[in-house]
Amino acid sequence: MNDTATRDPELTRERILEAAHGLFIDKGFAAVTMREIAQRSNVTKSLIHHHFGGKEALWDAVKEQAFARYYLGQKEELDQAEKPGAELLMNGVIRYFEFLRDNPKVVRLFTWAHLEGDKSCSHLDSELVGLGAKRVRQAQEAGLLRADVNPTHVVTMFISVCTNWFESRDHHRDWPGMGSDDEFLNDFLKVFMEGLLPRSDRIAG
Amino acid sequence: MNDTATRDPELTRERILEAAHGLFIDKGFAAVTMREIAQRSNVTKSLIHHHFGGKEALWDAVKEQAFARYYLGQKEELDQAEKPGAELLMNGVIRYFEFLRDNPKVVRLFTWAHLEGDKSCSHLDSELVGLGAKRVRQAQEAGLLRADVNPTHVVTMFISVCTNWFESRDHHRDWPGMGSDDEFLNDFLKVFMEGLLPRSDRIAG
DNA sequence: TCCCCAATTGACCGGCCGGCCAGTTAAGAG
DNA sequence: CTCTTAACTGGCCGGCCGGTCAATTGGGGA
Repeated sequence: MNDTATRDPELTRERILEAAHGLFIDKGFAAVTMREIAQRSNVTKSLIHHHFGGKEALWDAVKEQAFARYYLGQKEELDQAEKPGAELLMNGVIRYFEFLRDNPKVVRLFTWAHLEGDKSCSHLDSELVGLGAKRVRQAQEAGLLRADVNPTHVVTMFISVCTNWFESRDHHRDWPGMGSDDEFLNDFLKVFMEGLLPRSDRIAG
Repeated sequence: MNDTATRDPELTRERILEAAHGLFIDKGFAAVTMREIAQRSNVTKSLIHHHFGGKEALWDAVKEQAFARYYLGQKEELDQAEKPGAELLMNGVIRYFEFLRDNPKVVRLFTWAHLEGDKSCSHLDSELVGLGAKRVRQAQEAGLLRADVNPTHVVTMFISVCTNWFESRDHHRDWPGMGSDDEFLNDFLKVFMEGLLPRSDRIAG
């Protein structure tokens, strides 16, 4: 079954995970069979059981790996400490939007996980959102953003818009008058950022 | 199998549709079995095939019915002609948010349909979004909303936020600092509506 | 009244599902 | 070199899947 002459359990696990990842994200957990995963990863069905234990355990492993990668990437993004403010928030939104645009699979993974009530990633997400909200709060305290809105809500808003844009992309692509990714992001930033400015800036601007 | 002594094919179809609706929305198409649907609707499996033809056809019937109801409800909402403006838009957002809050199933249905690439509802949605965008454009032309954003994008933004809020509700409910439905909606409206005001109003406000 | 046709039933089918197990093979430690 | 251990294989199993079909039932029109 293996192409390579030598045994490489690490590589085998990797190949299984990759095949399972692709199939689960395309068709959802229930619609994928172990036989498909075995065939795509050039491995025996029994070997998948040997390495991962079962279908559910494999799905958990796939999610765990994907969530971990997502978490590390976003954490790195957030840890680039700049002085908080409107510009930082805007750049954060842009980077998040572009991250989802370049990693469409992660959106589908989260969506599947939400639909089936998975909570295994909640604590990781909590931490990221907490970090983002902290930045917003700092900007509010510095008078750079309006202070009468909940920072967590602000983060949730932009995550929602970015996520839903790519989640429903195929669906609303042909809505009448719909623009490109960049055009939509631009319009969103116009509305969102100006809606977040503090009163004084709005009067001055 | 039937509780009632008399035969009533209309009621039977209805019961099957209702049972299938609930199960498909909870677990997704692939994870539901015809036997489950038969059991929940107190009907023989064969009878489902008799009335609907097969599992896929039943799923299509479920989606069609749900989409039609959604479309009719939203159309009615939109056809209540008021003079367009910021207040109309705000009320529209509030009503849409409350509609999703009171009909959480429809959110899941759309999400499942999107994930499996269903396009059967696109044209209905197109029409609704078109109507909403038209209202926004009228408000822009009347100088009541800023004119430098795409009306379709504006509609997409608030649909995205409302949809994603209920879609991921269980997931982000325990994010640190997250408020209630109403608190989130309030904050969103603050940011969204003020971000949409035309320049003159912002200076004046 | 009876008779036709749709509604409804239960038994049945081939096929595929996830999982298991006994056996084989190779790598690496002693 | 050998022996232990884990990687890996192929075949098999019970069970459930969606779907079919012949038979039965009951309601409404002629």
